[in-house]
Amino acid sequence: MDLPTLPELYKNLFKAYSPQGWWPIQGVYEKHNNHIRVLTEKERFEICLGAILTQNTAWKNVEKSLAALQKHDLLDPQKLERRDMQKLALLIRSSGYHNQKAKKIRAFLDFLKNKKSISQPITRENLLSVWGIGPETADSILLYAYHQPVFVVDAYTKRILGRMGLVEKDADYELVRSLLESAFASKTEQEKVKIFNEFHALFVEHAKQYCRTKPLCEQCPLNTSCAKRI
DNA sequence: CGCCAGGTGGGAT
DNA sequence: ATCCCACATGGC
Repeated sequence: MDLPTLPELYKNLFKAYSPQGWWPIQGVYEKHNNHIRVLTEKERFEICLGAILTQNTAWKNVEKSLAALQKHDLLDPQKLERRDMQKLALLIRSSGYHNQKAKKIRAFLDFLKNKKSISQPITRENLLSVWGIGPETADSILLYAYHQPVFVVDAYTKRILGRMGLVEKDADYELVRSLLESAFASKTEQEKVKIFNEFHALFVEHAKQYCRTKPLCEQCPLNTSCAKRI
């Protein structure tokens, strides 16, 4: 059993699964002249909301909430701001933790408004200062909405790398992130954005198909390069 | 039915 | 620093 390097793992996953094309909102990541197009403000905002709503929640449930917000023409910070928290919570009910998440969205709206008035750029640091936005949500927003080269580490990433034997099972977020980012340090910023986007999506797909809570190691495409530390 | 889902903040130790 | 828990709906 030989453990792969992270670029090799990326290649192996890429071969095992077809390109995923995230963020999973219709049309966002379709190619334009072989590179991703600039997103509209509305698309960016929708991705930010999705990043908050999907915290510890299946994406399927988030889609319903986003559809409800779209239907009420609320995929816009100024319009959403005028809803009180109770009404907002009701609209996003399907995402679970809806009262908490309504509060988080409210905090994010305050952040956007405040940022505009002092025209601060979006950085990891100032995102992390928002109540309800932790490392994964911040990095999802930076990578998927703002195309900044940060790796989004999630429970699946840690599960897969932990089981394979590439990191300790209880490795913390920042360690795993720096490991993954260092592995592609020689790439250009734009290449990193593409790789980090796709790699994260492949981790999710692999975790759903084989590296589940109860893993299906027998049929797993990475079977021969895994320590199987379940 | 039970388990799990692309986490985070708060409080106790 | 590090554990433990509340937060909640929907799909399988």
